[in-house]
Amino acid sequence: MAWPGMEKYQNERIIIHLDYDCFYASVVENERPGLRSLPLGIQQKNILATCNYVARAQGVKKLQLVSEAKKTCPNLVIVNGEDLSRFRDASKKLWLYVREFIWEYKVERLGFDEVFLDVTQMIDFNIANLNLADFPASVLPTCTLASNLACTNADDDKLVEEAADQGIGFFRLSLTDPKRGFSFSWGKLPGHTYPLNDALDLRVLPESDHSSQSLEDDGLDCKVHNDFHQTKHTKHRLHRRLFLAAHFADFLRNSVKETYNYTVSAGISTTKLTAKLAGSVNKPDKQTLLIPAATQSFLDGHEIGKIPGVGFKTAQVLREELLGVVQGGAPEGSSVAEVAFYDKLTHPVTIHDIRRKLTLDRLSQVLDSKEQARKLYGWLHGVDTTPVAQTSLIPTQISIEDTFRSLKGTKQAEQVLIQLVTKLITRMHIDLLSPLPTPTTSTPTPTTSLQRWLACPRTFRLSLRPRDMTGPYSARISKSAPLPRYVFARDSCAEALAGRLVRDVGLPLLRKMGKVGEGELQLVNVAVVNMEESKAGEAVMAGVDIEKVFAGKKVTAEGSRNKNDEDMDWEKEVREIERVYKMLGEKGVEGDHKLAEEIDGISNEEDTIVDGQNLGIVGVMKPIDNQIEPGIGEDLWVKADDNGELSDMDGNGTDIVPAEAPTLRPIAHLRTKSRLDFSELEMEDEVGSPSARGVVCPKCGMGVLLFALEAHARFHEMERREQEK
DNA sequence: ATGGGTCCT
DNA sequence: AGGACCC
Repeated sequence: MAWPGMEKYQNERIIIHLDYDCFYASVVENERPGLRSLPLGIQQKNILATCNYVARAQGVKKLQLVSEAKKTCPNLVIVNGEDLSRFRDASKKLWLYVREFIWEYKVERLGFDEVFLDVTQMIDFNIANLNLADFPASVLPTCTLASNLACTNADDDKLVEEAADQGIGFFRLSLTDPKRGFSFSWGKLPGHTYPLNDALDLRVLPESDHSSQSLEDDGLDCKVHNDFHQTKHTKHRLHRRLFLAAHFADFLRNSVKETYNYTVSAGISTTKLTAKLAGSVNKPDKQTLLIPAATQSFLDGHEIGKIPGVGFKTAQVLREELLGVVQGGAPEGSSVAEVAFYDKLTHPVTIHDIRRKLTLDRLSQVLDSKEQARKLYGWLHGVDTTPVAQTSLIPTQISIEDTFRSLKGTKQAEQVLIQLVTKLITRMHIDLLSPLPTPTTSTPTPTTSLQRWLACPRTFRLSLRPRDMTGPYSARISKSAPLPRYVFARDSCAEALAGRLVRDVGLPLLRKMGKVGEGELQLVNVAVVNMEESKAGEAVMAGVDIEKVFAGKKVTAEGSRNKNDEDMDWEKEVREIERVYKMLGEKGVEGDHKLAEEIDGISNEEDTIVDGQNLGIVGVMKPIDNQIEPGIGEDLWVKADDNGELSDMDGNGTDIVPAEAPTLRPIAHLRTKSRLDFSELEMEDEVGSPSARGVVCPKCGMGVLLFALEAHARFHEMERREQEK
């Protein structure tokens, strides 16, 4: 073997790839089973993101223009799928379900509809534990392939052979509980194989196609598949393991189908690469086991860009390296992307072509890094050591975006930002808060129990795509800023927090992007990134009761003291902010006015308003140079004591809170009223400093920030209707 | 294209 | 901050 440990990766891992069939369509069908028998398309803007198989049978394609799809299939049922919430929820539900079966949670999510499973340990445990006593009396295997896979003549295969003769096997799902598992038939290999079962005789499988070049010193050995099968023993052992894996995949697919009503396609092989490619051979609701000896010829038939990891750019570079710069049929003046598209159609290049004609050295020259070349060279030969990563319960980013024909002007952008950020905050609650304790009859849950933040994103990011930017992928411009802490106030409404975040961070970032920010926009994306996992997050990951962590019980062995302390500080901080918010909220607008009066030197009721309950409490500040009292229309920061009494920060009315620390304090936000009267306030330029834009409602005299005008109007409308009754 | 995601540089 | 990749 060419490198230490390669044999292990090549020969010992067993990987299953699952792919939920036309996932978005299936989610909608499960919500509305009546749609199952109808042609169904999921629309995002002008295109169909996907469609069900009924629609495909009528000629509808994925990513087709809606207008075209309607032409080919006039009775197509179309459901809008621009909001991904339901798909994300379903995806997470299925992932968590599958995850529980897999030892060490070796389950990696790819997008919403795919998972990789490393089932090596589960398979090897079951191979080692096949026990004659577990099996009932005999049914002889009837399937040639299965008996080939299952039975061998190798010395230590006696147990397996005998077990196989019994016909029924039991696959254990638990290391400790021998009763947990499922039965399977030794006589039948579930699903499909590549190559086809009928054509398959493992004893006379052709040798892999060797390339003529020397591979001895490459660090790789393309003969690995053959070398591996040199001995009958190892060959049959691998086949038996894959055979078991096929049964396990079948079990998982059936379980998902029975439990949640989703059909799943699966690939079974020894690497992520081959498992995934194998899975797409037979779809939907089917599975495919790639027979190891056929790996090279299987790969050889694929176009180069079909390798996961070889994207648009790399594929084009390789195509050009092989064929020279071609312009197969692309019209004059086509973009690079268009040329690539035509090249792909007119000059398909397969793995076989690349493998035969490009050496590792050549690849190294043409690709970005030696590492990339090495990886690709491995992939061409079926070598893929990429481990299955455990996907964390906590996402590394949360982002929301929307696209437009053309979006112009700061006003429009602000509206869009508020919409997007409102959704973003809602998603933070769904994805980053601990699940509510499940109420049980035995242990009644305390009403005081609060959801905890499992992770805290430190950064807010705004990304834009200007109208006439080109490029196949991103073509985005982005700017980031620290995410203020007040967005973690759990009982404030998302809309209120969104208004603040847009005002304090979103709009300043937009302005910071200069001309792009003010020009025509095609896409606006907001995201929170830089997740910092909390103690609670780790506990949840480890399956520990998080209340114990915070009760000070010892959970982890060592080295976690600092982290724990930081978490407690973080918890305290957020709770302080929430306490003040709630206090002011409970007292309502009237109370707010009264509270305002209590503050020395500010104003009377006429002059001062407080951002009250419906709008939440503003969590930003504006320091005023050497000014003791806030000016008209300015912000003042106050603190609350344990009784809910407000005072300015140092108790003598002279305190100016430093700009760096505002969100760390228990604060309320007051703003003098006079200048607000139907006139807009000026906006500040610096990120993080407030820019208030609001009007005073003529009905109730309350200060209303622009973003909340609509909601405020609805509030009065509701009041009016109540009175009419 | 759409509305998301990942990791690397 | 952007780029490449994935669905």
